[in-house]
Amino acid sequence: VMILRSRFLDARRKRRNFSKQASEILNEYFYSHLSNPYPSEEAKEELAKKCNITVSQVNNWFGNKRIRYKKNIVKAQEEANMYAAKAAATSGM
Amino acid sequence: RSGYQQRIGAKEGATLLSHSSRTRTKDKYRVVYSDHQRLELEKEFHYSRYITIRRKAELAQALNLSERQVKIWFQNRRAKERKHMKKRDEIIQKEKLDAA
DNA sequence: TTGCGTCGTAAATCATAGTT
DNA sequence: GAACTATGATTTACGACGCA
Repeated sequence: VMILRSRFLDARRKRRNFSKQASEILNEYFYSHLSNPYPSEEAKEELAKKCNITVSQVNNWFGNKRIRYKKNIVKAQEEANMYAAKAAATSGM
Repeated sequence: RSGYQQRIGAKEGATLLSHSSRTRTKDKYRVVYSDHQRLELEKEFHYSRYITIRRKAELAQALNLSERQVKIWFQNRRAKERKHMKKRDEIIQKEKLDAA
């Protein structure tokens, strides 16, 4: 019944990437607040307005950005550690 | 109620990286519910947005979920509804472009 | 004190757009 | 155009705090 209703209405997931300009604004905010990349409700509303997207989309963007930024750092660090250990072992021989 | 005190003042990187100690006693960070579980929960929600103690126990039993999971599912479902409402009238207010 | 409510979020996952 | 990657949205599960 409503079984395919989710699959069909979930087509809200039709998305378009944000404009290059909007991404620029969001990234500028994110990287200039790296120590605490959690915009206040007011800041979110302002960003939404400037980017011409909804506040929910701003929330989604920051949520995704924070976790992906963190994942990249962790991944790069693990890779660095792996090669550092490998180099240490090699020079030790 | 904006921003968590615990994060304020954290050093760069530390903010994002420190929260790794999140408890999560579950084996998996989160499980994906089956279509059947979702459908039944959705049916119950359609009947009433707030589940009773009794129905919660019955549903949890029937769907093989804990009562906590059912409770949280309803909380999340209501949050989703509020989010959609907010988004809807945010878009309506955006039709203020009549000025332009 | 218990217990469920909301709010804001992390992390995983999903679905599709963009790239190679 | 199939495979792969990037990205926006949705789904579980909490921590923090509120209120009865």
